[in-house]
Amino acid sequence: MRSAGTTTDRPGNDGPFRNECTACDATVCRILKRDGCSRQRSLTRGARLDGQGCLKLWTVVDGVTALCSAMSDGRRQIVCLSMPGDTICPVSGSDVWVEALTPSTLCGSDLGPHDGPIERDAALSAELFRIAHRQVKDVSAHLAVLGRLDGMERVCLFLADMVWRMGDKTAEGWRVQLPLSREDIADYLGLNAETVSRLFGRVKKAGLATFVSPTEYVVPDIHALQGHAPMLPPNAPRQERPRPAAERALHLV
Amino acid sequence: MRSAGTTTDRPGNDGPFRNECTACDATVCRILKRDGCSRQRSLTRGARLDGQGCLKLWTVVDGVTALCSAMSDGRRQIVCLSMPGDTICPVSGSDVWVEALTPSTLCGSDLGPHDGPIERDAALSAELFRIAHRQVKDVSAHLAVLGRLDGMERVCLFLADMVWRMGDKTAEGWRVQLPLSREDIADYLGLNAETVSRLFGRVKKAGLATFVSPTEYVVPDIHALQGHAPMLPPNAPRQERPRPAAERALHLV
DNA sequence: GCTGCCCGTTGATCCAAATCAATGCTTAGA
DNA sequence: TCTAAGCATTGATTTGGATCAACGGGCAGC
Repeated sequence: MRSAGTTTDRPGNDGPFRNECTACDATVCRILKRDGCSRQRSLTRGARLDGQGCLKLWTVVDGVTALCSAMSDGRRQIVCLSMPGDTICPVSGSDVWVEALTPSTLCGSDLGPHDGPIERDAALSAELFRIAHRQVKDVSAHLAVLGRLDGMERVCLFLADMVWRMGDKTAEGWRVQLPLSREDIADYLGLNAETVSRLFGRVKKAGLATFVSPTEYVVPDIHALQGHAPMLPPNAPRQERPRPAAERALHLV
Repeated sequence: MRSAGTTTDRPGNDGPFRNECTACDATVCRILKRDGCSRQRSLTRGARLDGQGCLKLWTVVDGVTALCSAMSDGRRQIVCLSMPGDTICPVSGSDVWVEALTPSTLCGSDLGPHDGPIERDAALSAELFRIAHRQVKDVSAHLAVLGRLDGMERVCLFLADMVWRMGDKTAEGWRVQLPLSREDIADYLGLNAETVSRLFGRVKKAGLATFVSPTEYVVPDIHALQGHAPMLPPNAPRQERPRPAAERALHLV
């Protein structure tokens, strides 16, 4: 198992909720900063933030993090991946934590007591609802992947989704630098590391992607890759169909 | 495939949001009723409510419903099960719907436009956040089940969880009337119907439960059943550990 | 430079669950 | 009453992914 990593507050932080985060411009952070209750954290690879204490939301400023869950016998499952700009709504409990997959910086937001900002401030709680609702959507989609797709479908969907999230357009196609190890990918996709490696081999052999290195690949035809899964990658741009104005305004879709 | 079922508004309902639901006392419903925007629906087994239109929340008044998701080739995955009192926060889209697994009654809540109640009313949006956050928790736990547990573990966890949700205490143990077919259970657990049937046979042979009929079983020792899975059933009563008052007040755990 | 560790890959084998198929039970309807 | 449809069970067989094992490359630390 990988070594544990470290977590450090930014210099000058002498206690919780004292120093405000300046790098993050997430809506929830902007709202909370009016009350001075956001702070920044740096994590080395493998470091964890558990759900205990009062901090309940984390916004990724830099790096890639995972919301993880563990069984009593040590099996790990990655619930979702979060990238800069994403706000994570973790569930507290000793078997759930936020883990840095690369060196990361996060901005922690304290929701405060029940009769505090969350209940008084409609803009804040509306934003919290949007964040949680978005996460329901993402986790539900991933649940369907784990419940119903086979290995090849999972891997193709994953590689395509990473293209939409972090791909760079080049002359040969979309280029992606994978921020996860094979074991991380396996824990995300409900497979094991050897199987992921073998499936990447099949993807390569099928001409769906070329691997510049174990962690960098190029996708010549994103639609061919997507075509190997029976659903669209969650982060693929949807072709907008007309829908009610109320729905659009709520950002619920 | 099972026949489709029907959906009917209650007598006297001549349009959306006209007749108020009187049977439901969910918090979100009580809040919304101040604006007169809740209504009741009856569904026969198999009937669906899709995520289109303005209705965004459903509270189960009676029956058992499932939040379902489908692949382009017809594979189905049940994301979560909802029972009376549960409020579902579905994601709109043609590949996601709410389906009645038994004849059901639901109370639909319209969140209204962005500048409507949701943004003005802090109590409403705080309640919406609580509902969505609860659902993140439930779906995340189920995701870990699909990603990391084998068939026997999934089935034991499921049977134990049903005990906590709908079991009746009797002299011989906990008695449960299953509201789902083998196929429904399979679609919930990421298995197929034959495998579920075989695993129920193993549960029976191991003395963990006795089957009065295909849909009714008795669990003599709930802890023995739970012991076959590496995590607690999501609905098992947790032994409360002391935690910060703010956290307790927020109902986030 | 050497050594050891971590990581990724590949091979051999095993096993759990899917698939294909047949049968019986229950219930609804002609 | 007879028939047909849906559901659950059970058996035979296949297969996808896990497991166990070996090997090689890159890199940090001595």
